[in-house]
Amino acid sequence: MQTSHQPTLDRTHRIGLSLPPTTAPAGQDCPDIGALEQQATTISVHKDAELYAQGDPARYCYRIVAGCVRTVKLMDDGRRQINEFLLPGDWLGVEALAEHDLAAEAVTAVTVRRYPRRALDQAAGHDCRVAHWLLGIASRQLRNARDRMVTLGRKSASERVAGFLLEMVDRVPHESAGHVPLPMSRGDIADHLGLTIETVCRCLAQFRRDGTIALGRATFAVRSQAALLALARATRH
Amino acid sequence: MQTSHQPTLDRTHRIGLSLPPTTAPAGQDCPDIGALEQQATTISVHKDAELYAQGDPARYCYRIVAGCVRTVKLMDDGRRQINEFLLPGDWLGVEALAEHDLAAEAVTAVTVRRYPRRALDQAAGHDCRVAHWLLGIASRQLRNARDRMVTLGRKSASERVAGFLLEMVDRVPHESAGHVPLPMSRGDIADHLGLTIETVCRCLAQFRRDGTIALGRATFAVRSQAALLALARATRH
DNA sequence: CGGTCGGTTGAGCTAGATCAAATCCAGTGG
DNA sequence: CCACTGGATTTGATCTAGCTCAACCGACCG
Repeated sequence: MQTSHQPTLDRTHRIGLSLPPTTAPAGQDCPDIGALEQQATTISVHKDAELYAQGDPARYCYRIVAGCVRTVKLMDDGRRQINEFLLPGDWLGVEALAEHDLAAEAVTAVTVRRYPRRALDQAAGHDCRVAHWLLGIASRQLRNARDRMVTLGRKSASERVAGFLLEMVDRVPHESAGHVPLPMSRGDIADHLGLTIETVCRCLAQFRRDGTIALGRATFAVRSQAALLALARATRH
Repeated sequence: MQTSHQPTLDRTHRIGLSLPPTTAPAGQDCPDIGALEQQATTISVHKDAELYAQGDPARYCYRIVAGCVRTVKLMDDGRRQINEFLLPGDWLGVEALAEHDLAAEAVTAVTVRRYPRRALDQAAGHDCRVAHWLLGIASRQLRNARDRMVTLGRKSASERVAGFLLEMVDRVPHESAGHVPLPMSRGDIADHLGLTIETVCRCLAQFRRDGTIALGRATFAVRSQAALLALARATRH
């Protein structure tokens, strides 16, 4: 991982949503967003730069405006687990305790809106709706984490990859012709799914040969939703 | 840190230990617990009985008083992932959305204190401290879940088992002579760690042969803390 | 005392890891 | 515009950690 760049502060105030529509299901807006916005800053981060490191004091939290962010845990010997990929509309670092227990890195060039956690805590302290909203974010993250634990603990490689593709279909706004962008590298996908790069490649290649998906370099398209759903066996109910 | 901690008998107020995060916020009770207690019921559950099922509407949440509870996700074909084991003092179901996304089952005979979630939601609605306390519980669960994802995605079988034993050492009050009870079956441990029963057995047997642990039928004792720590490689920082 | 149910141990088997070798672009410089 | 270069991706060949299948053991129980 390159430590090449510091996050570059960028004050350009983006007024309109010059963005693709946010399909991210991260939840409703913060009830008291108006007051918070005054203390927020818009920041641009280069590809592969770090928003924050494992163990950094959690002074800020972030909302992704554009681009893709990964949250990462490292073991001493370099083994890596990517907790999740965050997309426009998603919140990041809201649920942290005193320190961030994950690093956050830019998968692509990224624009985020940065909020002081102190302000958010204060808002939560006198407006229960804000506190409730925060709890909602944390609860959804927890639900996702639990689903991912089934994936990591009990699913086969092709189930993992198929499930991942379906998740991307739902989360990433499609390009024309049903093509879904896949901004992260094979290595990132592997470290997210608990596999190796080669296994991810082989699964994707297999799906392509079977006519289940079409595969571009950094995009894919679902050819047979049914086949993909069958590959990614769901948890009960 | 030695293995010869004095047995902590006050289970509901264990203070946070350095190693593994527990679900219960170490000593922090719900700020408004008094009012809630009036709406709570004490319930006994038989071994292997269900407190609630996957998909049940989340009408209640629980605090474990005695015994051990597992939270479980099932796949259609019967594969099982145990999310966590809950011990006295831990809260259960607090972070649920409308429905429980995990089943909860009694590992041993269990006594729980049951609270109506509606009452808790109301309390959270007019007392921000309660909302904040709930957020704390969810945040700690999230941190645990993330650590477990590294375990499931990237650790070897013996690392998983060694880490599990160390977690138990810190969470379960010791019996005399440093013996730690292991209330759950090998199958439960396997489904928690993403392994098979046989692999769990073999790892434990190996540790015993190496003199790292002593092994009873439903207990174990750490013989070499250092060896066990070395086996369970930690995540960085 | 026989039966059942966890747990343990042994003997292969295999999904996925590892090692190695193309191949494919994207970006660079001429 | 084109050749060149370096990293990412793909594919192939082999290896192995952990799974599966099967036998056995020992505690508990009616």
